[in-house]
Amino acid sequence: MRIGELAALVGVSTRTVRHYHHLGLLPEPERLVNGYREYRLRDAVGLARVRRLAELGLSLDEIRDVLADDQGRELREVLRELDDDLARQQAALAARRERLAALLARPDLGPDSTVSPEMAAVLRDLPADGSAFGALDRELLALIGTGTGDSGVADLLRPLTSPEAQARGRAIYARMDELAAADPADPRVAALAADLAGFLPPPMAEAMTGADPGRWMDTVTAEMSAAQAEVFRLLVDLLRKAA
Amino acid sequence: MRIGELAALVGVSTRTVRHYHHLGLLPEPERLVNGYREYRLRDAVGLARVRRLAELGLSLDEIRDVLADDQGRELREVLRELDDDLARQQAALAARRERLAALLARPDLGPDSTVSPEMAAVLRDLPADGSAFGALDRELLALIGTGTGDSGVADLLRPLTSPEAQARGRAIYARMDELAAADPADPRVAALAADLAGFLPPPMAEAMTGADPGRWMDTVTAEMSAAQAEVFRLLVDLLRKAA
DNA sequence: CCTTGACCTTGCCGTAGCGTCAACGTTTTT
DNA sequence: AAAAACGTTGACGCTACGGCAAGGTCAAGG
Repeated sequence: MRIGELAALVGVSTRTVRHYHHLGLLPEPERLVNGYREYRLRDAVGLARVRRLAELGLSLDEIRDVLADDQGRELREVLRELDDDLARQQAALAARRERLAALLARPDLGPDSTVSPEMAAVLRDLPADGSAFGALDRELLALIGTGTGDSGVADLLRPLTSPEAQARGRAIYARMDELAAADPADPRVAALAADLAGFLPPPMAEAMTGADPGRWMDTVTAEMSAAQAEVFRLLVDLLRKAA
Repeated sequence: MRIGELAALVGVSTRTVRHYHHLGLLPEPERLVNGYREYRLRDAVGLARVRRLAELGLSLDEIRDVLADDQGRELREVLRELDDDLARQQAALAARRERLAALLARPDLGPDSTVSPEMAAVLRDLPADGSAFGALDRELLALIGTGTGDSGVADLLRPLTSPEAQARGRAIYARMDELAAADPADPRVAALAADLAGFLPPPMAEAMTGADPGRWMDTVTAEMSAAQAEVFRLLVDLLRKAA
């Protein structure tokens, strides 16, 4: 047999056969005078063996090991490991399909769909209409959520979704917007920081003072005006003193 | 933010961030005077978005398309296709695990385990003990099986697993072995061919004469002695005339 | 002042399992 | 005799990055 016949017999491509030679899965047969490989039946048997194992999902490296081992001990081990691996893959697949189904079940599939459904529900009830600062805040919260797994952050935010809290929040966003072009020394800055400190739910205050302070503050305040950033700094000071 | 902070914030490697830049999934931010990339919050949001989609299982190319599309229509399509794909993968995984379980359930896990359980059961009941020709025959049958899906071949062979057929088969193998060093013109050759023609189940005879004649005959007889090959040639002639 | 260490930059190789040329020689068919 | 269909080796391409090389930049410490 020449390589094409062998390949057709077992149902693979000639490239595959040569690949297996290259990896040492199949011994190189004799060559004819013209350099062609000349296969015997045992090569076909060997090739079919390799294919069986490959179709079970063993990697070609594993197959080489198994064939070298030459008797069933190692094969049994490898197959069991493989089965474990497949079980893990099944679980992962199922989880992914669940998340997908949750996504597809939602009528809104905009860019915001990139946060979890739970987070999206909470964000929807935050008052962000028309406020530049509100938009920034939402970005920020969504971001923190994706970094930490969402549900923790969503829990922190839920108290802010009540109608009364929404009204107060709207007012605070408006006052933040007013400070966009203000001086950091403006008296409204300190006033707003104080009101904000009274408005935030205690668990949220803890979260803000709990984490390492400097790093995220800098990142966040870099997006705001000087006065708005000052509000944040004062706010954290206040919360820290209260604790 | 510099690239390390961004990466840590979203939970990926800096290499990943640069990779996304390279693929156009994430816009390149401004550079500082020293050439460092300087990220803003929106970059983190964008990166988190990409990660969400990637973790759902979209390829990076698909993610780029979805982001370019910029509103949910395409996303919904893509997600549905993805779900179909995942469903197929689940089915494939389940099938593989089934085959694996069948393999692991067998106490014998030698090289022969590379044929299907059905085929193995039939082969086990073929009389191959000690006969060189019997060994060749088994190789051959197993090989044909893997090429065609096993069950068809197994059905053809099943009539040969009865105790009486086993006895007759053993005798035929023995006579084949005797011909290993004989002359192709030996009178035992024609006699064996005739007996063999009477022994084979009709469906099997059909299968042997049905397929294209020249190719597999050459391959097979190349493994035998001249006299044994002659038996095969005569056998096929007889079967063809009988049909 | 110099070093050390932690960052950053670009660029290229490696991964698994082949598919797909390329560039060329051989065999078989028309 | 030409064309089609084989064979040979060699090399690049695909995914989604990891890892390394060979440097530039920056803050802190001896």
